[in-house]
Amino acid sequence: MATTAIEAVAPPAALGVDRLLMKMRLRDDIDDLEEQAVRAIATPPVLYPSRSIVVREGVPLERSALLVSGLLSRSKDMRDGQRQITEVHVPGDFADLHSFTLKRLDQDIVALTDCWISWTTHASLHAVTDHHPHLGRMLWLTTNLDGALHRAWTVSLGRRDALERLAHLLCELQVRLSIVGMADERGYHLPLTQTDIAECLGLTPVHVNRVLRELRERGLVTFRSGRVSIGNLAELRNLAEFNTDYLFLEKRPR
Amino acid sequence: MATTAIEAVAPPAALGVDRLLMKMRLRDDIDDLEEQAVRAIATPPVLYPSRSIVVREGVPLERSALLVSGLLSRSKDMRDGQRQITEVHVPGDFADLHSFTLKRLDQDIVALTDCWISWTTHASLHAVTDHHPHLGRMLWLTTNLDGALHRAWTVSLGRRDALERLAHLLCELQVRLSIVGMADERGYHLPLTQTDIAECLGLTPVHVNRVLRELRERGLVTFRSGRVSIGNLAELRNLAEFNTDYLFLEKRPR
DNA sequence: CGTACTATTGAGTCCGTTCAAACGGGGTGG
DNA sequence: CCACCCCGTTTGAACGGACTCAATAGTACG
Repeated sequence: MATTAIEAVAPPAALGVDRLLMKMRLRDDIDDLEEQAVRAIATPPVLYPSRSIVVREGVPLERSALLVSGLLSRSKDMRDGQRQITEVHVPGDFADLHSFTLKRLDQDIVALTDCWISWTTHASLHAVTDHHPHLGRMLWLTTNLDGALHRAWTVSLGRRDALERLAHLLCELQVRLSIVGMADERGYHLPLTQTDIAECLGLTPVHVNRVLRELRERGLVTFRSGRVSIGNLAELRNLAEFNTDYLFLEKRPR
Repeated sequence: MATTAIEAVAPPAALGVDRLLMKMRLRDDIDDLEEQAVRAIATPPVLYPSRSIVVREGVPLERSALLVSGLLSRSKDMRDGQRQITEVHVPGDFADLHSFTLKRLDQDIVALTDCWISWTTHASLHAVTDHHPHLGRMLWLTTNLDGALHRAWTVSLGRRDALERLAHLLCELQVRLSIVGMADERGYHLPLTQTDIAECLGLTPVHVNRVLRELRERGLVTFRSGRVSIGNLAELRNLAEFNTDYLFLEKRPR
């Protein structure tokens, strides 16, 4: 898959941090001094090819990955060869910020597409939490947003059927990509295979295909050649029982 | 269900913090000054009756719940009346510490049994993170441990069948209760209904009943009248493909 | 000693799987 | 330039795990 020429050239060093700041400022104010401190911790982006393992489960870590462009996943391989993806990361996400406190990962970080990643050392994060407590709490908040996503996925896998589950995933990505300016109400670029989607949803690729057809025939959404085209967002959200509350898109009180 | 006389009388005010410290010290050293700071933030336990909603989704919050005794759940109600539990909290757990950064919850906190809860104000947590950065990071770690649990549950719901899923849950609780001295290799007290278990596993109560029978007939584990009796822990773990890695039971490097 | 909840078991159904085959498009080498 | 191949997609047919519906048994409590 053509890596798209767009990503073949290194993105600006600041792009990842820009998007991270967009996400944080959606939830709270970040002053100039803090912005400066955040900008100081990111290093120039490095390219990881599609399907490569960026961080392997269990390995001792001293840095965290800020995704600048592309899509990353957290995924677990089972002994029988099955795989479950537990989160899809979009640009601006810290894919493994939790390793700052945990010092290793419980799951692999795998590139779903070619990815540019800006590494951040735990030493610099340590300094930030020491000298900028508020910024430290904002980073903490970031990992708690991941937790909220995890809970929403648990609910989907536990209580929604295949159609609703797929609809919910597509709704979630629409919102999360919109935050960083990579989606609108009409759709977004999503260079995943149906197998990737199946691994997110706890389904087989065959069934994902059938369910995609169902969504298409209902006029709700079409997924073809790496693009999600939304036909009826309101109905799609209704079908999925999708609500943005769990994404915490508002500024916090006080 | 008899609330057991043990819990009918208020537990010592320090019990919740004691158990929290046990959990934290498993992962890193806590010095005397820090211990003092932690002990200072907990208030005398309050009783919540079984099945009561301790914290409701969406409500603005200024405090977090430290569970002293009993079992709490995080759960989501669907519009069709179904419910999914996304985490079961054991004594010593901060059930909604993530609300310190998020300021509201995306899911309800519901008492599965009578529960004694010690409340902690966000103001005092704020002060702790300002004055004790290391302790702040330890609290952050605590919420990241919840994230790891969520990911493990997502994997279970996505890729394990009913038998494996149930086995995995029982293995997880065995370890987490052991940490706070409430379980051993032979079993533990677990005052849940089969419906509660079904809501954890994304199954129906009827099927949980059948699968419990299967586990019992295989001699792996018996669940009766609120007690889990483990017949063969090694085989149970093997069936569930259970591994304690995701629980981060070791001290962090450095 | 009735009432209400929980647990248990059976029979039939359905959603998603498995197995299998065909199709399509983009890249590569002869 | 075409033939081939690989990978992802699409469709069909049969199977099976978990559900639904329903009835009965057990247990705690007032």
